[in-house]
Amino acid sequence: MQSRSPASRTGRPRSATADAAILAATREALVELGWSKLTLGDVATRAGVAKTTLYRRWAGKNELVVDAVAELFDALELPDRGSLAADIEGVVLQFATILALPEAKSGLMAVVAEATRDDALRERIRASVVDRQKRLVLEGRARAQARGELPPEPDPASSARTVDLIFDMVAGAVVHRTLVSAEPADEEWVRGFTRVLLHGLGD
Amino acid sequence: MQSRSPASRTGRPRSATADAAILAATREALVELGWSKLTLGDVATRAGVAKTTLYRRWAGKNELVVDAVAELFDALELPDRGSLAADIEGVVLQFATILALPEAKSGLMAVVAEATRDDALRERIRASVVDRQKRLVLEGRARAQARGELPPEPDPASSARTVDLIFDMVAGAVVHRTLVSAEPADEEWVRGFTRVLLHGLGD
DNA sequence: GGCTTTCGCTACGAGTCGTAGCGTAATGCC
DNA sequence: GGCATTACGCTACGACTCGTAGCGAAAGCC
Repeated sequence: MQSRSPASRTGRPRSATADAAILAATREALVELGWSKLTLGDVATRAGVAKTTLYRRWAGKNELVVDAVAELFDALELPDRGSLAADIEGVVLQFATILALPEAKSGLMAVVAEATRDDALRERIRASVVDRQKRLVLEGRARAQARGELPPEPDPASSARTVDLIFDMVAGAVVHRTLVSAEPADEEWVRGFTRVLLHGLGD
Repeated sequence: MQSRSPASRTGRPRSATADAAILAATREALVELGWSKLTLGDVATRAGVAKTTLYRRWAGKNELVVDAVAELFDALELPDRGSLAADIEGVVLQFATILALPEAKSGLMAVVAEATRDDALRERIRASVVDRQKRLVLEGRARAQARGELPPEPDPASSARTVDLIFDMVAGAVVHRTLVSAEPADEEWVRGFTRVLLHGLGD
């Protein structure tokens, strides 16, 4: 969330209810209006708060939408399904389900686009959205190595590179499938994707 | 480009010079201002044309930026490097080079985000940007099958699915690497990506 | 020359932005 | 309980952008 300086202990505290109402209203507006037609004044009205309250907490539309969308990814987890392939399929399906939500589709790509010219915004996205997924890649690999499905990584540097590569491939493919190709990343697609990811095109 | 009705053969023709100037000015403004701060009035001034001329040819910012960015992908081709791996590396590097341009980064993701709520816009992107890349996937696979590096596809339906899958994986990974991870998709990264794509994680 | 369409220019109402100012409400500290 | 401090709701504001309308002039085809 927004960083409130912990030194301030005096004065009226910020309403946590208002926070939740604003983020919910933002997602609602994303569904109904989309990114470009979403206005902060409208969000304030939907949330039942004053527009000035919004500007006290968020620097602008970008930061607000990142926080609103980030909450959607809280549900991500990696259930142990017994094999690397099954684990991958499970988590990719979860990711695809979240990304299929209209509020995620409209908002996420727009803030990513804005982040190309705003380092602070990109860092905010990384911290609140991306890292939560990258953790799943690390967990899944550790499990697979414990099962003997993947060889252990000797070199820590090359290990980090591999995680980044896998992450770009998984997240990138699902995002591209959902947003650009505009086709559902359903079970059939996820099975095919996992097969190529694990065994390559040559089979 | 924009569809001018071919029946209209009379009257003053539209200036092709103005078209080129507008698209160039759009890319210039994308570099300097980014998507959100780009205004059509500013583009018109840069291009040396009246704002009304812009609105006569494009419905709005979305369509204009799609056309401006699409021209960047005209340079894509698939040189024959002798092996499937080398072909993939070559074309992925080309794609990454284009996507690293600031005007492509700022503009492309923004219009993709807008396209989640605008079918016509998504179709415009598909026609002018995506299909040009998908053609390369088809060519590359045909070459690899001729060389015996890939098995021939018996079922046309499953063949089309595979092309779509490969395309989502390639384009998605490069886009995610460049825009979200904000790391360069350089030769080293492309080599690692190609290896996983061809042989899988289990090696 | 006449017809048609585009061009540059100006002007306009509508809408959004982000901020300032004010009085009030809610908390911690003494 | 009183005080300082901060958040809140509300209103109003100038600045900006949007997309369109109307005009006279320009450039092509018959």
